[in-house]
Amino acid sequence: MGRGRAPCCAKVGLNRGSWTPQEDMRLIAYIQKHGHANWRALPRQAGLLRCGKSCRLRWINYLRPDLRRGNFTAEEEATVIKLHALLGNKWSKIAACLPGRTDNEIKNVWNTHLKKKASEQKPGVGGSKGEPADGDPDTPVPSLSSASSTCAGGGGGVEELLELPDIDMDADIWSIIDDDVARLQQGDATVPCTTKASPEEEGNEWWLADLEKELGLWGPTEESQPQAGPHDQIGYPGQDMEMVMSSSYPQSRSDHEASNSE
DNA sequence: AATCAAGACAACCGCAATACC
DNA sequence: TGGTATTGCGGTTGTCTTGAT
Repeated sequence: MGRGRAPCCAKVGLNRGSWTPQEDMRLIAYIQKHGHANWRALPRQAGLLRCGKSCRLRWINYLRPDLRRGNFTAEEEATVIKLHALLGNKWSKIAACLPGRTDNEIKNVWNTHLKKKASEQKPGVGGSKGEPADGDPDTPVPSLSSASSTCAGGGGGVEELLELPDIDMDADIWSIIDDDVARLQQGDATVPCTTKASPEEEGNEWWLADLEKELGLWGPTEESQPQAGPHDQIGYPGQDMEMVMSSSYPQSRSDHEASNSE
């Protein structure tokens, strides 16, 4: 158990820090088309200068189309507080009970304001680090009495959320990726996401070029993009994609929150 | 108008668990 | 059966935004 941890992010030559719209675009397009059977091989096959771990995190937490963005509703907050009292810092289990919310998001929300709110409501309970207040009579969890099994058990829960919904991507993107895969299969008989990645990395050059040209983001690498920050507005080909991307790149925090408030 | 502090969010790190060979 | 590769999870940190002074 737990042996042979992959070097992953320690690799040199990989991008780190915030994701650019181009990177997001590439990741979304690739996953929508080919899935994510192998996170480790995915970035190479998608032409991303990221480690698989980073790609997975980005997809799970921000790019998944079925994510809910915006402020937590009062009901969601109450659920988080209740579940945290029951489960402690089991963010993934709590997230399994909140469709469209991620463990990272819940964790952030908890650490920023729900912890305070919970401690205000129950001075003796909230705020304890990972200490579930199980058995606390003041913490009834009526519909979640067996949260871990009710919400995530039976093969449901998060797994259902991870199913890829249909997102209308611009056909050009698919053609680019299809073409890419075809070339890969011809070249080294490597099928993306289903086999071990081939060591040939130079094949990404034209892939990157094609996609970036197609997206109007032409540049040899992301480094050549002059600080294409998260707030840059880029024309995304599909409306649904635009929705996904805009949700990932709010123009400002207040705009983001205002646009999602209910 | 400029500066500072606090809050909020996104991303990274490292460990653990599981799957595969 | 043991070792390795990969994925998942939780904690932590870095950066940006906003509000106060």
